[in-house]
Amino acid sequence: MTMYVMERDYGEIVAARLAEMMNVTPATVAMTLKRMKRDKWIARKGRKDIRLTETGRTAAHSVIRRHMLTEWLLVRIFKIPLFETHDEAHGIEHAISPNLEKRMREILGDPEVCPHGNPFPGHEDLTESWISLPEIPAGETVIIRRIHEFVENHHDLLDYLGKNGVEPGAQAQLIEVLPFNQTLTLKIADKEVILGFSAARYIFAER
Amino acid sequence: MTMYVMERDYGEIVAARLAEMMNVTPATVAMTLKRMKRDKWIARKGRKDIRLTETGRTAAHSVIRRHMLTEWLLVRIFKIPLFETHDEAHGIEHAISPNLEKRMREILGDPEVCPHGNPFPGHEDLTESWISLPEIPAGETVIIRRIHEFVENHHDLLDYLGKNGVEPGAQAQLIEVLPFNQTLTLKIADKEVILGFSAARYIFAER
DNA sequence: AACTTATATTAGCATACACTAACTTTTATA
DNA sequence: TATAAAAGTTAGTGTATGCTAATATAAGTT
Repeated sequence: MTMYVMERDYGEIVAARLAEMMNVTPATVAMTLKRMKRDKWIARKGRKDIRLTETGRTAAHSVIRRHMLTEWLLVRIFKIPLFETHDEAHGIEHAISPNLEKRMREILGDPEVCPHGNPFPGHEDLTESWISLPEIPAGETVIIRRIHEFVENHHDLLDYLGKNGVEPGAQAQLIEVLPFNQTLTLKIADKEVILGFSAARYIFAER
Repeated sequence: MTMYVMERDYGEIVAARLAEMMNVTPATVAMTLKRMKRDKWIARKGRKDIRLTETGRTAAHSVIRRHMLTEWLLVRIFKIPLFETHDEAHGIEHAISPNLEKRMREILGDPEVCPHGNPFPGHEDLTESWISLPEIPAGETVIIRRIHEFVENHHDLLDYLGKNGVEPGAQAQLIEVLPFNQTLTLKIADKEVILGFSAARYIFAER
């Protein structure tokens, strides 16, 4: 799953990044990649150029769909706070059968983005027009649309975003953008929030 | 979980039974029990007398509650057929946080028995008056109340029960009870079903 | 009591998945 | 280009789970 997102939005898969994101050592990643290659989930030419095989990509899509459907389940049925759903869904997604996935899609209304606004595999086009916050000129009023997968692992940040109302659907005004300081200021529901670029880069809005 | 049910309804825990029910070899069970003892989930005097510790029992209760809540989720929200829920719930139950469990209980109405009629830990009294089918005299009309955990692993049997409407809530008339043949005949919704005692023993009804 | 069957354990092996430590190979930069 | 930094690999360990095969211990039956 991490590999899929990485390939989608990064263009390439870098083992060292995987290690960081998954909180394991590079050695562990190396061994795991070896197994994955053996089992034909990935292919690679040299030591770089890791690519998902068709099989691997299909499997990744499947896991991601289940993850996102589970997030919707948690948000819609169980009213779990948006920024807790990622972690809660993490374990559940692997235990969902194809049959159950189908039922979930039916009951949850066949969504095309997850509750954080990330696209279901095959619906990437929906999110293309959304712009990452640092690229938006100061003064504009926008609607937050997406909190990228890359930040879903950063618990502190998610907390901060949650407490300050930075979530899909929120209307936000860009008060200030300070590239030299790598920060920007948003106003959401009359409250001002300061975001560093490193985080803001992964938050997208619609103008 | 299997150990909990076994202790509850069998009185003792026999490693060989565990091995059968969980489809692993006795050797695997022995090693696992050794680890569980080391980690204080169970205690045992000699090679027999396996008992759950308080810690172990608490953990078992927790897993069982999550399993049953998940079954209700599948039945109520996703309309998964009753006899498929056990398997589907199997993996999911282990990925549910205490917090989510609480929400599930709230949303699903704090049930006291699972969809198959087995009691939540602490509510065993509810099921005490229900009688296993072979003990009911021929001629009586009863309401099916419970399909015991012990049969939830037997896929063929569950299928058979499902196809013939043998499920909690169904009204059934005992047409015939043949102890010498170890079979009995039920009439449910004008259809007759023959059950062997080995299965019927684990189906309970209210007179 | 002797024999058989059921139960339980040990030993030896394999795989997945983690880690640390010690390299090697790239890549980037002074 | 030489050196430093980043990325990747290998080797050696350890634990959880599985397995088979051999053995030991109980329990039941003749």
